[in-house]
Amino acid sequence: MGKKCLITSALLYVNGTPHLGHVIGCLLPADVCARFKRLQGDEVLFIGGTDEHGTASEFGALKAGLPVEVYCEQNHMMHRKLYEGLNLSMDYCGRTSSKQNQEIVYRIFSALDKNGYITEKTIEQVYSIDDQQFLADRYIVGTCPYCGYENARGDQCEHCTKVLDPTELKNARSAISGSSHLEVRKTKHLFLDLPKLQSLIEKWVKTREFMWPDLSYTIAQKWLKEGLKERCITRDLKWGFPVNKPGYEDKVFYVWFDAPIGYIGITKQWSDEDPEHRHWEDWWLKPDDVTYIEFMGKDNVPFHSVSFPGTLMGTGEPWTLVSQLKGVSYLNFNGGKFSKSAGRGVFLDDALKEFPADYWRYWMMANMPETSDVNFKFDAFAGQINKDLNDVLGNFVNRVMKMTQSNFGLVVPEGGALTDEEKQLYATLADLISKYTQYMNDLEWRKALATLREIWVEGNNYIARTEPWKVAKTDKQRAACILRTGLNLIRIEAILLSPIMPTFAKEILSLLKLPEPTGWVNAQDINKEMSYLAPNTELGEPRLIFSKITPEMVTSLSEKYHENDVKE
RNA sequence: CGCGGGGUGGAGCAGUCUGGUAGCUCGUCAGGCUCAUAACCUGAAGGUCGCGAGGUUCAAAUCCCGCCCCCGCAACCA
Repeated sequence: MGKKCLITSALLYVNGTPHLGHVIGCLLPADVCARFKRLQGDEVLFIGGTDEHGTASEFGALKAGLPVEVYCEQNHMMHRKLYEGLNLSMDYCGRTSSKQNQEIVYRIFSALDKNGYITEKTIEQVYSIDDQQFLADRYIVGTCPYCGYENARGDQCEHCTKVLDPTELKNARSAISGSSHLEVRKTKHLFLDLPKLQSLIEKWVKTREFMWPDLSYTIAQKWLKEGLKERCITRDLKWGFPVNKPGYEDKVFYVWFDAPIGYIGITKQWSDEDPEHRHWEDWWLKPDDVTYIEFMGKDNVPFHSVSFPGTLMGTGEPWTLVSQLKGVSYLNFNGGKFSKSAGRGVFLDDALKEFPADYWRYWMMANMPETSDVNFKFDAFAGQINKDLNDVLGNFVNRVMKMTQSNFGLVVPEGGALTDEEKQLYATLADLISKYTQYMNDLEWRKALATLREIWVEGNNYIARTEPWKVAKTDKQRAACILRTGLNLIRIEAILLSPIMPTFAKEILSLLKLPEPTGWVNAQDINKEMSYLAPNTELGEPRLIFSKITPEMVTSLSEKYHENDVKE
């Protein structure tokens, strides 16, 4: 086994179906990275799961008429099923509400408290007498004092986008019961003393300057520059871990505190299932042995680059801190945000019904919002699937297979010596493969996928130059060499493709009667890689593995998902 | 004057840090080929790089200044 590589995908909030935006930002790139690192020979642990505590869950459960534990359990299973559908190779899909996470949260909190990074403050919060609970700002609704919108939320008016204080609302009422029987009460809470940790965090962030993409580093810098503020880590709620400090037994930890710790808690869930062979401490408390890569949307970057590392550093224990932090921008739908309630956008459950998971995986990796927000459109999606996968890659595989079959039968052709044509191809391939590998390592996906496509084009180019369909009529030996070269290139292409489209990669390999890949392609050893398939090796029956998306399908999908509705 | 990101041929992007003939994919047009999913290969047209007849420089998409437009964020909605 190679070096240890810990990979986490941001934990999605458990209520609600994930949409393509959630997938593109964290789940998918984390999976591609995990698959790639495994093929490179690293010992990978890919952790994901659902974030479950907080008012939103309580509220969701109430609406569903279920106890919150049951509601979360059901939704967690729904997430899990969708992740499987998307072919995510998570080593463990856990939950922030697990008892393991509770243990770790207590451990970290106690250490922070002992080290003097926890402070007490009294704050004012709105209490709903009928609901018998404090209300989070966004669960107080009323009339916006600025624009008169009647369903403005306590934190912000969705209509005029003005940021509000809940006490400003007219006709304020509880979003849970609708009761307007509210009052402001004083309540004591615990805060994480981030200002005290600031210099420690700053020093550490500086060490990440060249490891993080610009977007992540700039966002972290921005927060540090503005100066960190103390952050409340407790709430007056029931759904959460009770605070393990005398005087706070009736309060729970705030989601943002226990959510990132969830990565550790979930690793312990994984570890507890096979304690003899799995040791969570090896991943989280031996930082020198582990490279840790995180994936998330840009809104999550401040937590992962500043507050979570600060939390861990404040314990004084040697927790593993993030090495590479990939934050990406958003995927929009017709220029607007995905929104379940507005029925706008493609959600993962529907997406998987419309097309194979690998189509989505390919499109999203090739169009990763790395520099700015990206728009999803069905015609662009179809265009790329048709051109890249069908015409360029699929066609290359098919024409080589068919020509081999008709000229030599279903075996790797024997005979013919390499010419300058092959040597030139090898050199180009070695160059492109090492570029591709580098981009994958650097998490530069758009460039990686563009390079991958160049490799496919190079295959077609080689076939066009060498014209095996002509040569076969006059020089069987030469044709054998060309097609054998083509077949070996198919194998390489399938392996290079496998982190991105595992299912189709497997199918392509099955055409060559090869099993799933177990290792990466070594660009330095291109001669060996290109002669992997020995002459006379049996081949499978040629068949088309990709199919096109017709213009009619595009039209109907566009209508079905309201792609052209006027954006709000 | 809140903060951040973006504005490059019809569309989507790279190039900007480290100034030096503007590059890629799609689309369009022409040609080649006919093994292959009307697929593949080659070539061409098309931009002077948001604006300022602004500054620096022998030279600016790239550095500096001013302005405009789009997107996102503003500490519980990737």
